[in-house]
Amino acid sequence: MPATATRRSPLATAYRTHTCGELRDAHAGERVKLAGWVHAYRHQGKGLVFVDLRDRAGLTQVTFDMEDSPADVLEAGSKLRQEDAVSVEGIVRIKESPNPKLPTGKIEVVVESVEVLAKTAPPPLLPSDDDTLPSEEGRLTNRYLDLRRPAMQRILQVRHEVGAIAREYFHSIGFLEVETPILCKSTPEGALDFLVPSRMNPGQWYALPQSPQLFKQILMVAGCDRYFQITKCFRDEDLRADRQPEFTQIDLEMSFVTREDVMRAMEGFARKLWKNVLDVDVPELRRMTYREAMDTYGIDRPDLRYGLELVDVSDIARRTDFKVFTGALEKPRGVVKAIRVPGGSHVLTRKITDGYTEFVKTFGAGGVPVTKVVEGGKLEGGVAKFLEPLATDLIARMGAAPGDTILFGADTYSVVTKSLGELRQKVARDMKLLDAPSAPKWSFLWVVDFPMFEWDAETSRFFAMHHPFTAPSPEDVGRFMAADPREHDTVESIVSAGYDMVVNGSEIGGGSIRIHQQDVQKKVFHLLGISEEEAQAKFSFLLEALRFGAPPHGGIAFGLDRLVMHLAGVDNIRDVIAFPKTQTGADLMCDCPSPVDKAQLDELYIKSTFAG
RNA sequence: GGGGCGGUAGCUCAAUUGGUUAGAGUACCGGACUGUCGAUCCGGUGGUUGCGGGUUCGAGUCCCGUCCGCCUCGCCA
Repeated sequence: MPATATRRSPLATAYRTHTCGELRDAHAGERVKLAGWVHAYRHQGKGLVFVDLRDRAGLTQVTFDMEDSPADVLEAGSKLRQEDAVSVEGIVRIKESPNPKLPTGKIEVVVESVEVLAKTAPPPLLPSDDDTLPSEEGRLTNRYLDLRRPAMQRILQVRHEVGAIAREYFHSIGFLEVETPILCKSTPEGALDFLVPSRMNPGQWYALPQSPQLFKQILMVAGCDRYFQITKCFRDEDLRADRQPEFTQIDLEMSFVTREDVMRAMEGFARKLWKNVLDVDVPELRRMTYREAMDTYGIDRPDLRYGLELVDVSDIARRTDFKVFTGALEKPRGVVKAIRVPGGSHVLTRKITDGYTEFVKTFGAGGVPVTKVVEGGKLEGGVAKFLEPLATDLIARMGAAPGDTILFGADTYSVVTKSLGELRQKVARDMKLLDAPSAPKWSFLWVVDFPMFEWDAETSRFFAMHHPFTAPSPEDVGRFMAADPREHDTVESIVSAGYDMVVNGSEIGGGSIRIHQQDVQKKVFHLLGISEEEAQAKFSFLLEALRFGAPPHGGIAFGLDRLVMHLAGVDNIRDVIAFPKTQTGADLMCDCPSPVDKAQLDELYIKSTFAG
């Protein structure tokens, strides 16, 4: 082995001395071996062939030429095609004309020997072609080629780093990584379970965990003190761009803590993540109550990178003869709210605002009344004629200036909140508010003081907004213990000790302080209409555990997939998962789910009732 | 369960009002080229227009059904 001027690569193997991303001009003159895939090749005649060799780490140009490469090597080099796997050995040389686009662009490797490790079949997807990305279907079917793309390799790298940072950080502040079962008892969380039949217990079933919630609480009772795990969770619900049936949580729980302790630990984690991955400094997180978030942003996970706040104008609207407004205000919990879009009249054409009416219809609203603010404190266009006598008050309330557009929502509180909350985000995109150079890149906040219970009129009962083990906020414990389930408004006003971390309008983590006292837990079940028997049948093991000196405890779970989406700057959850499912829950590469032999079902005592 | 968009060469796309032999780029194959780096130039192979049915003299195009993918409402504490 010749002496080398530079440090041996940690990725060196029998097939390579370095990766394709690490050679620099300092390596000039060294004998090296590289292994990877042919990313691109350029023939310059019979005597000169350039090949860009790619591995996980990057690209390096390797050169076959008739003066420096043996004839048979040059011949072999000229036959290389995209995605062949090869290993080459040669001398690092400074390029005559450097390529500033590549970190390795100052050098090339002059090939003295080449080994074709594996010729490729015709690839259905070319990792070197980033401009014409194949369909989602093609990418998922040929995932091994899709993942070869440098963009995907980078995301895998980010995801790995998030996991590594999590382990390092939580270890450093005393967390124990503990594994919890994948074969579980079906628990009372809101989503549908994936079920697994038990061969040894005919007719009985395991469920895959929707989260390790109960186990981590039991670990606290068990004296674990601080538990942490990166773990898969399973929910059999319809998918979205940010939802998969199996997803990964960074899950943790802490003993002898208040809300503040958990939130401080988690902020530290977020800060470290953003610093280490993106070199972004995360400031101290502001807090917002659930009520404020819903009132002002129409959503429990507001994106604070732009304004467009919802403003209650019910009192002004009441003084109009506009039936849309007055009619809405006659409804129970009727309200009229407005969004001021600065400079909107230049961008939001009639066509666009007509589209808003269609848009809000999907959320149950009737439409979006619109007006524009013009010079002289006047309104023009849309519903202006109904508002003219009130223009001054409205403009003052909205802080509006000429050129602004005002969008209205008039209906019940929940419809206005939902529809304007969604519309606010759409308007921000249409106005390109996030593309402005002055726009903040990151918006972090905690949303706190969630209601513990929500009344569901259809089933005439309360639902736990978080889960039934969430403790009431310390300030509300008294009111909670005294609450009468028949007094809906009182029950709905009780605030929990829960907290959600929100980044750029996406919930990336949520948790709560849990109930550790039996009488409090019983009261929750009572309010939820869960009988003693039902509670015992569903989670007696947790209730049993809580009898034996349970410490005050609380925790949080971060959605790893969504974290990586933000850190990698992608808008689709499939891109941050190596082997994701389609919207119908299929894995196109494995071709599953798929039928199984009848014998396999017999062994499990299962008979399908599916007629198809 | 509902709404929307899409499926044409290995890949990405085009194809006028329903009308000639369904085209282009790229990949691949062959040729030219000694400094390229999105190489260039010349030539070539490559098609069950997702699938099934219908209307029509004639269907990639229109109609019905169906499958698949994506976005979304409901759903997902």
